[in-house]
Amino acid sequence: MAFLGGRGCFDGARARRYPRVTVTSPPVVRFAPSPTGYLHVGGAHSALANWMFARRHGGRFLLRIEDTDTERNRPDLLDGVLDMLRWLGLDWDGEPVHQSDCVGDHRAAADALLASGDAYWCDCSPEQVQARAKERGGPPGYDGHCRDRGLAEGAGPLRFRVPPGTTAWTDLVRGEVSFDNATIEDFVLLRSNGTPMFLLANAVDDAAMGVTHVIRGEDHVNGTPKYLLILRALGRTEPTAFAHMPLLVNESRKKLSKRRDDVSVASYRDEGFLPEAMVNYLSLLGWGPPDGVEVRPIAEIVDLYDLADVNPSPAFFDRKKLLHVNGEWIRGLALDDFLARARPFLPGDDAAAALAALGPLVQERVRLLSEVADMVDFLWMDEPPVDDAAWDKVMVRGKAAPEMLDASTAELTALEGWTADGISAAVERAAITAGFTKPDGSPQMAKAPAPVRVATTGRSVGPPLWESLAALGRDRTLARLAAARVRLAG
RNA sequence: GCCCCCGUCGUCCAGCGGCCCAGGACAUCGGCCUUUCAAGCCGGCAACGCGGGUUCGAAUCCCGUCGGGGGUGCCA
Repeated sequence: MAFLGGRGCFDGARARRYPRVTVTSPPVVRFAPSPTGYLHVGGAHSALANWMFARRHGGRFLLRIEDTDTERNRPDLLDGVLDMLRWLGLDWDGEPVHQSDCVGDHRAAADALLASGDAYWCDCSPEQVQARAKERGGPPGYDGHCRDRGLAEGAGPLRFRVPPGTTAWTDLVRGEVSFDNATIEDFVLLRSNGTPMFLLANAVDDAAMGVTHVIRGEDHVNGTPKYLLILRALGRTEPTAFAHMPLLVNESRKKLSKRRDDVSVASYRDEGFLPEAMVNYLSLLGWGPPDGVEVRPIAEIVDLYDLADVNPSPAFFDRKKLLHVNGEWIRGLALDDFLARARPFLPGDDAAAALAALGPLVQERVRLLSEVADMVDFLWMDEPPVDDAAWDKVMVRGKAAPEMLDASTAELTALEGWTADGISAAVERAAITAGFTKPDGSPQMAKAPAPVRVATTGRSVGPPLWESLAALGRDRTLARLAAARVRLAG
């Protein structure tokens, strides 16, 4: 059978949780997305596992586009997926294989199975199958009705004749998994219209592509015995290794769903998550580095990551921790790199210049690139928005706001030069004038600058004030202090 | 219903028979630092689902039980 190729190369060795994964010849793995237009974080998780495995063992990471039954083979939808893989840095080897180009192989495999007696034609409609199951009272599913009827190709589907016995494999992350074949119904290989079903196409394509290790989500465990049965019936003798990764779940421990969860990798990118952080965090779901150092380059993780160490239980996709990891990565960026990456999240050159003026001070205060704009908007906007809560708290209910604004205006007007240090000293003097003093007469700087900050930036939090005002300039600083004073009086 | 998988702090991991009255990280709480906010540092709270075994000794092995999830399409 020409379409069956590839070589097996899984060897168990060294007791660990399960045999540590060793590879004796270059492995071939694949990620098989459907062209849905977006990459799901769960998909990214298993794509990453495949990619890391290939890179770690010097193998090949292939892509196969499962586009057989999808509405249309729309290139734009595929691009959405490929773009995200590129963004994450998961580069694949060779050109992606389109499953739709392989239907000939699928048919050939079906023919072979029919010829060997491992498949047979059926003429039961789904309704009939269902009706009989209901009547039987037992489990739903096909009952083998047409097994021995010797039907010729007709209006019905081609079914696989599941043999008696058990089907088992040693899963790289789960250990021994076995199924009693009696619990597996005679599943459909070819639809009534002659098109191949996922299971057949999947198994045949993997064999044709020489896939040695199938690494995918746990939701595929149940399909594995069928996959194995098909390949065995087709005479493939090379063993395929399997690794079923833990599912990514939401707060209610349910598989992440497009409907109710944020699952699109693109949406995380658009929020300002760094691809390095994304991939770093994803690697931490189901696995942990032996030395406990969680935030680190993916290259290091590739060297440390072993499928035998993957925890098989479902993992909660924790946005809070992702944010933390992202913050670490942002702070670790070189300044120029940080500015460049933040640029797309800023509205224009003025904003970019504003960010550049306070670069490092902003960099260590954001966890998302999308947060930078709000931190420097007071620098490039003529009239930055005033946070009502901040105004109310500091200006209205806070103490001595008018006095502080007046004193600051006087000190800053008289200030020689316009530097952060000078501004700092000026505001300290203003604090004393305005009555913000500690028992020992020193200025109470924890509170005093608040009115100045709200007046000039519109917010109660932000980058350090002295540097902010230095960047703002004397004229604009004084103008805003005056405007705030007017608003306060009014 | 049937099949399969899973079960250590709220969460993600460590733990592979004694080093564990369980360790790290995130979150959370408190403190320090401090011009706000972050960052950083210090400290606190917090878990082996339950029941039986095996063993001198079990979070670690076995059985059961309970709980959770996944799969049960002529979708992929």
